[in-house]
Amino acid sequence: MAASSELTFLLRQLDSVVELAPEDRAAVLSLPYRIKAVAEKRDLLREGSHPVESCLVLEGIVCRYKMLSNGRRQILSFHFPGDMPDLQSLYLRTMDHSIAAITPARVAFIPHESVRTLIRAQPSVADALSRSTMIDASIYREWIANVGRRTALERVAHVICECFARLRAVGLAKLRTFELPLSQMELADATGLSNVHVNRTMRELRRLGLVETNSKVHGIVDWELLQETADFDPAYLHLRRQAPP
Amino acid sequence: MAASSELTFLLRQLDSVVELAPEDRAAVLSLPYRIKAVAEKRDLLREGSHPVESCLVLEGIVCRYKMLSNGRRQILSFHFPGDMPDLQSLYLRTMDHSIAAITPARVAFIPHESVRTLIRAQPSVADALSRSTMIDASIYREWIANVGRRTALERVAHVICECFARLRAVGLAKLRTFELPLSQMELADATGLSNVHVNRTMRELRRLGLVETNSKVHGIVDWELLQETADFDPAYLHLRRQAPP
DNA sequence: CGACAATTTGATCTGTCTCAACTATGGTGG
DNA sequence: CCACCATAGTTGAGACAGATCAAATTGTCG
Repeated sequence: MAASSELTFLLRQLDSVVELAPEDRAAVLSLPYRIKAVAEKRDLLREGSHPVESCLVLEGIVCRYKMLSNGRRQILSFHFPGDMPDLQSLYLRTMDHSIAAITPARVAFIPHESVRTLIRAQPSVADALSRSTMIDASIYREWIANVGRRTALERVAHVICECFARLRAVGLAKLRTFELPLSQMELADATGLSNVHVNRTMRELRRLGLVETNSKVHGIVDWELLQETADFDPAYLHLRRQAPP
Repeated sequence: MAASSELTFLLRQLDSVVELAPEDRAAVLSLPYRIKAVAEKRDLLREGSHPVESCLVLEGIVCRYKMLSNGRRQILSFHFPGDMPDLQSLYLRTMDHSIAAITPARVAFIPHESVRTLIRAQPSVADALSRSTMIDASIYREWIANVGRRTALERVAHVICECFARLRAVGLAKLRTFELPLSQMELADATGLSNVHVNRTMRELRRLGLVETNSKVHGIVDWELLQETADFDPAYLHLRRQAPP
C-alpha cells in the first residue's frame, strides 16, 4: 500500500463541506485502511450485516438500496469518490439497507475503531463528519419529496441535476458535460418509476433540448432550464461553494 | 419554570436508543431551555431560516415538510414527545425544510451552544444524539422506499405501523390502541397520495379488519396482518427493545 | 344553532405501468 | 476478426392505480 494518498479523496469531500486545519488533514491521512476492488453490480455491504469498518469510495459510483417484499428495488442514494456511504454503521450495529457498486469501483475500508479514535482526537474532523452525515440526511429528505410529489419528468431531471451539482462540487464534472454511467434501470429504481417510463422521460428531456446523452455520458445543454423543469434548488446540498455552470 | 422535569421526555427518548449513565442523565437535565406553546398547523421553524436553538417536542405531534414549486406539500417525518427534530441545525446553518405542529404542541428550545457544550463534556450523550440522528436517517430511507415503491395500501399501513411502533417504544401507546390525530390530508402528504385516495385506502384497511379508526384514535385490530400488508419490518427503527403488541 | 373544516362518495380522466417485441451495443471466445 | 450472446435501450398497445373534480355528509367548536 503506497503512501495514503488514496485518502486525499476523503479530504476533497470534507473540503467541500467544511474548512480543515493542516493537523486535521494529517490526522485523516494517517488513518489505516485496506483497499478493495468491487465489480459492477456487486454488493459492498448487505442489509442485515454488522460491519466493523466504514467504507470510502475512491473510484466509481456506488449506491445504497433496499429490496422490498414485492421484489422491487429502491435506490436510496448515489455516492461518488470521496463519499463515505456508511458512517452510520459507526452507531447502528446492523445495516438496514445494502450498498452496491454501480460501476466497477475501488473502495477503502477504514476500521471503525480508527475512525472513533480520530473523532475523539480531532473535534473539527468530527464536526466535518457530522456535517457530512447531516447533508446525507438532507439529501434523503429531498428524495422523499422527489419521489413523493414530483412528476416523472421532474424526478429524472432532478436526479441528473443533483448528480451534476455534487460531482462538480468535488471537481469530477466538467463545465457542461459529465460522465454519469447510470443505466435507465438504475435511474428507474432511484426515481420510483419503471425503466420503460424512464426511457420515455429521457427521450422527452432530450427533445426539450435540456440534455444530450449517449448512454454513459450526459451532457447538460441548458442548465438553467434543466434546473427549472426539475424544480432543483441546490440549497439542500449545503455546499460551501455553489456550482454555477 | 419548575425543576427541569420537562427534559425527562428527552431522556425517555434517548433511553429507547442507548443506555445512559446517571451523570449523563444529570447533565441532560441541567440543560437550559425555554418553553413555547405552538398552535395547530403553525410553523415552528421555517425553511431558509438560521436557528440558534434546537427544539425538543414535549407534547403533541410535529412534522417536517417541504413545499414544492407546484404548490404541493411533502411531509418528511413525524415527531413525538421526546424527539429533537432539528439536531441538524447544529451543523447546517440554514433550514432546508420547515417544521410545523400538527396538533397543538409544547416545545422546549435549547440553545445550540448548550448542546455543543454538553456534547463535548459527555461523550456518551454525544453518542446517543449521533445514534438518534442516524436513526432519523434510517427512517428517511424507509420513507423513500415507501413512497417510491409501495402501493397506496402498503404506504398508509406502513406509516401507521411506524407511528405505532415508535409511540410504543417511548411508552405513548397502549397495547392495541393509540391516539394518532393525523388528518387524512396529512396522511396524504406523508405518503405522496391524494387525500381522496387516502380516504379510500383507510376504508379498505378497515374493511380488511386491520384497523379501527374514528378520526383521531386509531386502533390496531390485527397487528400481525397489518405489518404483513404494510411490508413493515421494525428493524430500521433500531430500537433497543422491540414493540410486540 | 350555525359555520367551517374534515370526511365520504361518485364519476371521470390520466400518468405511469405492464407486457411484449424489436433493435442497438458491447464483450467474449473461436 | 467475426459470430455470437447477453444486456441495455427503444417502441407500441392496452390496462390500471391513483388523480382530479364536484357534491354530499358528517363532525366540531364557538
